[in-house]
Amino acid sequence: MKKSSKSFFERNFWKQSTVTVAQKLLGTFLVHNSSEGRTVGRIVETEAYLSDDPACHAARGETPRNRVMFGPPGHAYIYFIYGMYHCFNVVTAPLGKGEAVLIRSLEPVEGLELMQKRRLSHRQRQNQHIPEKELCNGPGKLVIAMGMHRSLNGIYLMKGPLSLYFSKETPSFKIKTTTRIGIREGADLPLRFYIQGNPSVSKK
DNA sequence: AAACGGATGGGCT
DNA sequence: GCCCATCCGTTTG
Repeated sequence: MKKSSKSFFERNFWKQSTVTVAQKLLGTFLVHNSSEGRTVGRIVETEAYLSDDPACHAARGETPRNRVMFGPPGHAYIYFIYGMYHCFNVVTAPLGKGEAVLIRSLEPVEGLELMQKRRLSHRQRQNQHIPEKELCNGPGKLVIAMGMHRSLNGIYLMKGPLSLYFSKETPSFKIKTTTRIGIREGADLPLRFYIQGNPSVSKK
């Protein structure tokens, strides 16, 4: 049996606080290799969900749905919302705490035609063109464009079909901080982060 | 340009 | 039965 060891970087990245991870995920690349093809997006907008935060799914304890939030960090938490969409999160906290980072938008990098095809097939008017900056500028949209589905819930994101790739260079962008979008409770907390000036961000 | 409401179904009290 | 970490087409000013 082969010994699997995580890199120094990998081991330490996931030890950081959820807010720090939410900020440091900005600029990293999300890659999905599916049977349809390969799509790549650069993360440009995130939100942190904390264990003592009323908006967090894990705030009221473990249930079948939020189970993977209580597992080890670096895994995918994908859940079904509004009867039609899914949201993709990265589990962050140390084992048992129940925290995650919602990925809210990506800048399309590779496989734009496939993204276009997938997005259009989920719409009524299909003979239109979706502008590049609107392909992945929302949590539901990016899940469709990247071809993710619930079967990826719980997978580890550092190897396998859905993976994160960190840039070696120090980021040159500015991070903007705001309140989170689409929630009722905890609406005043400054836990949304995005790359300032990036056209793929969902909302200013 | 902004505001509004319908679609649509699982999760939880 | 109500709530939702959304999106889109339509209506309104």
